[in-house]
Amino acid sequence: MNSEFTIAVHSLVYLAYLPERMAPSEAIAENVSTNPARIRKVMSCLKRGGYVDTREGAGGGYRLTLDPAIVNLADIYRLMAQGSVIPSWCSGNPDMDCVVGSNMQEVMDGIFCKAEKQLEAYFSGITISDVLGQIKECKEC
Amino acid sequence: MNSEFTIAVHSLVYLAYLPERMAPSEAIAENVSTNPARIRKVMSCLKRGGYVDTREGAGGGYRLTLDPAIVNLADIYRLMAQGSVIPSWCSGNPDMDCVVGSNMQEVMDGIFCKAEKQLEAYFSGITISDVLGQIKECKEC
DNA sequence: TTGTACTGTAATCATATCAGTTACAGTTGA
DNA sequence: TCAACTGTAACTGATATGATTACAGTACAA
Repeated sequence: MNSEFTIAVHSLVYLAYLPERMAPSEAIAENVSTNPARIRKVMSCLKRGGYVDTREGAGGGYRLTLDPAIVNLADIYRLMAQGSVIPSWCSGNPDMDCVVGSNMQEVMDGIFCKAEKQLEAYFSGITISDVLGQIKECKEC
Repeated sequence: MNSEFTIAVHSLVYLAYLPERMAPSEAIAENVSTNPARIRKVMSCLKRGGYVDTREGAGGGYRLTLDPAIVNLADIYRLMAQGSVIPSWCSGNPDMDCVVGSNMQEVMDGIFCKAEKQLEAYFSGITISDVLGQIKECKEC
């Protein structure tokens, strides 16, 4: 799995946690434990997806635009890490004589695509609010 | 996803397809479209898992030991690629003051572990025979 | 018993991907 | 107009991936 997915989720949860729902890349980077440039790259995607707004200039940063209760992890997964389940390497070769060697790519592709769908379905049941809720539960332990 | 998983599945399907259910690494490598050393490495794992036997010496190779109808992809996944869903990179830091930053690792870990379970559950519904069956269907198209 | 055909495994190399870092142009609000 | 931001690209080092080569060990067949 792509780590940018984790960063995106973490950033959104962090923004949802803040009273003003707004923070500059440096504050987010510190919370996520990475560098501001990486955060800005991830947030650019989230902005294109409509999940956050940006305000440049002093006192600016990234602001959550949507209700954390309606944004689910499948949305973020599709945006940041779609296809993570499917391996880049393909076995077999369609031009081969053997039935197995020539059709394996297609069959495995079908299997992995369904796996991907399953994963998305699972992620669609978890919202940013849910993640924040789980974090608050940790606090009490 | 680890490509060794794909190689393992392909190899088992190929063996199941052959009347003698046996082939040397070179024949498998050709069918999979990779080199024999890589096949031998994967087959070593499958041997340790009890899925294949080896016979060294002339006329030897790898032989399927189990009924392809009872070997499912979850077995192979656990053997070859367990943990593929979980990213190697972790966000946040448990020593942090912020509730979000300090607990994100644990929460995301829980989410990814469940995702992994889901994936295994999906794979457990597909056997080597099923894959071979799908390949034979391709033939007819 | 000897040679051949295999497995098992490690070493090496080239390439790709990943994450961190630095830099700088562009933008905006005080 | 200046300071604080974003957006993006270039560069670096680390790690992962897959191909290739090599060679010791093993078993079967002649």
